[in-house]
Amino acid sequence: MPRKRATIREVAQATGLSPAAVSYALRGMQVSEETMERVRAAAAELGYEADPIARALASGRTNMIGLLCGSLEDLWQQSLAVGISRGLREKDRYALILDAVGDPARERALAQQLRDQRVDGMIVQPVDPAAPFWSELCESLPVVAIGDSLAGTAGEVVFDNRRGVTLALEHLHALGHRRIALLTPTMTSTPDRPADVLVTAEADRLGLDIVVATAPHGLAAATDAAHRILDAHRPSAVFCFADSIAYGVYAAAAELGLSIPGDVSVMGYDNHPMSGLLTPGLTTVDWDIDGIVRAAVRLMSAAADGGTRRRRVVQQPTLRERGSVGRLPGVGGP
Amino acid sequence: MPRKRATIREVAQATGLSPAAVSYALRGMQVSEETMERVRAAAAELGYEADPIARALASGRTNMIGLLCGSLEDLWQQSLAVGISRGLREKDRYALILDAVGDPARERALAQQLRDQRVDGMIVQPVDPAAPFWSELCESLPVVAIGDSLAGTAGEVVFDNRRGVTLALEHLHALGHRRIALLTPTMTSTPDRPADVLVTAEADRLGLDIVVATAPHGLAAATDAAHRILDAHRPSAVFCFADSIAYGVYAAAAELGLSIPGDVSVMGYDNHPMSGLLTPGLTTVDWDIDGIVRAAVRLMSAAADGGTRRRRVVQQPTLRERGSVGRLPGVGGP
DNA sequence: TCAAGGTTGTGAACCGTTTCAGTGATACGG
DNA sequence: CCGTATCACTGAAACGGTTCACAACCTTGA
Repeated sequence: MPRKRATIREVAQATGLSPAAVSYALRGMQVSEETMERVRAAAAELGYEADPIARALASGRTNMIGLLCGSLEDLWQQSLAVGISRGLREKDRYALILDAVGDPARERALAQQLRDQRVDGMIVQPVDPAAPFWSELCESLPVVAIGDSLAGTAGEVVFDNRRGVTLALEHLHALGHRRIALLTPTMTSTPDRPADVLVTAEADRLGLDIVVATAPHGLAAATDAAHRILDAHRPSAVFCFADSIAYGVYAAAAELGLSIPGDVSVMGYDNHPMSGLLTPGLTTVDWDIDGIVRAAVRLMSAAADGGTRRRRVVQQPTLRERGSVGRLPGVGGP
Repeated sequence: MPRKRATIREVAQATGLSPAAVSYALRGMQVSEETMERVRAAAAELGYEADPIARALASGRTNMIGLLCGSLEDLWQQSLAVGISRGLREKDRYALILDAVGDPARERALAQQLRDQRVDGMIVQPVDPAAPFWSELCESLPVVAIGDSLAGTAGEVVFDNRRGVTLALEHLHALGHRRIALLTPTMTSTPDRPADVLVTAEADRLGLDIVVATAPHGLAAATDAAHRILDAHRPSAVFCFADSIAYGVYAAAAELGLSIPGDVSVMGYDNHPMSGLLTPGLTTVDWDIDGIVRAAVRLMSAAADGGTRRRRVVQQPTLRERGSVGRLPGVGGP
């Protein structure tokens, strides 16, 4: 039977000190070297370990960071979450991982709940960056935003999506594609995602014909969506705004008997590790996931420790050419 | 500036009741219907929401469930973690997801830390099921084990690995494979994983020649390991004890210019959604991940709510044939 | 009419820390 | 030798709920 844990009072009793002194000693403040040693010894002896709950109540700090993901159906976001969780653990913090499943309403509710849980800070991939509650939230605790810019955040790891889109579209254009379908992740209620806007703008510049559709992240659902758009529009290329959606295009193409890149080219976005294993390999816009993880963890740690200087890290993409985008006949090649 | 939250005392004052009455009312105990309504109204009015930390300190319950994963490099385990986290959220609990990265020592430390965090229960995929600390742990809080049996757990979702291995090996055997490499996930310090034992036993029965090696879960690392074993032993088939390791075999085969299943067959284990997208599709032993998630969440909820009846759920696998296992020449076909 | 029993509600202790204001003691500068 | 800093430590008040023991009131049945 695991007996009751020792309390700070017992340690105080054992050392002949006050609980306050013990509390200070264990955190290395305001006490003599000798007392500290004595307290440490007694604590070890009694197997004392401060209760995180009581500590949280008294100090207002929990050592937890909320991680609010846009949609964990997305394998890339899964990797991100795992990486961040691991990074935080190395800094002796816990990640409370929550999934907004692409729904702004749920995002709002979960953010609320995380705040109620008294997390020391939040790392978010906003589903609806324009939502007004963010600015309030940022006032009550440090927030680090990933992907989208948020007013009042302590830190931001933003993607140069403009550049990413240009990279992708110019590549498609150079290989002769003109009729392109854009498949962006479904968001329950935010109509013009930056992706749509950026892509259509850039498409205009390049003289491309773009048809826009959305797809959920899950493989089965993405496959359905891809199936529909391939059927309806027969684009020469599909630009997926997440690799996990591109996977759905692969599946749909197989169902329809279309070859990639022979009948349809596929361009991804984010470069999940699995993308290199497909046949053909997925040509995609690569974002350095390790860099993002490191930046997010660093910014969050700094902010949670009080170093409130607002910082912004901009990630630059590169094009990772593999085999899924082909040259269209009728265009002079090398 | 977000003003301070309302406390239970303010609600008490507003309703003219004692804090105790309010506490009871909000949890629907021991008070008249009318009072309850009055309290609810006042709480809504003041925007009162009980502080989870204070509640945890007083009641000893945190609403958090620790989720201790074996290794989150494994995509399948990622899916599992995401699913469980979501399932718990639906029951108004939070999952604290931690990753033992296949290391028993770390597993022990993390389990300890989770207990210190006062989680209401733990769901674990034990890296080292034989470790003695499990039984102690099970005495101090409800534990649900996934995959391996653990002494004293409140619940278990175990896999009939014997059946899974038989399914895989008999399939390989039937198609003429005799010289088989087994690739199991690396565990830092537990030498004979059930997998090894089961597989060698079953292999003996079938008269198969098995060479055993381990591989880490990460794609790059798994690829290296696969590369080595393919190079050294030229098996006719590789049986990977996790799909994520099979992915490494695909990568290694590509590097070596070996075709699947022409030059080497690959058998997976767990059936991650991506496995169907590879070329050829990965033939694998399918475990119903949704069923596992549901069972784990159900058992944990029951245990955490006090229904301590020990329960054991056994999962049965099925063979998911795709294209990665081929018939060896010299064996009569259908 | 009275004892027994069932509802509602109350006061106060408690959960285990942190932190604030303050108390002696010691050191130091003048 | 005195006033003032500094140091090491203490007492008590938070922090914001839950829960236990008990009181007041209302029924009920004999």
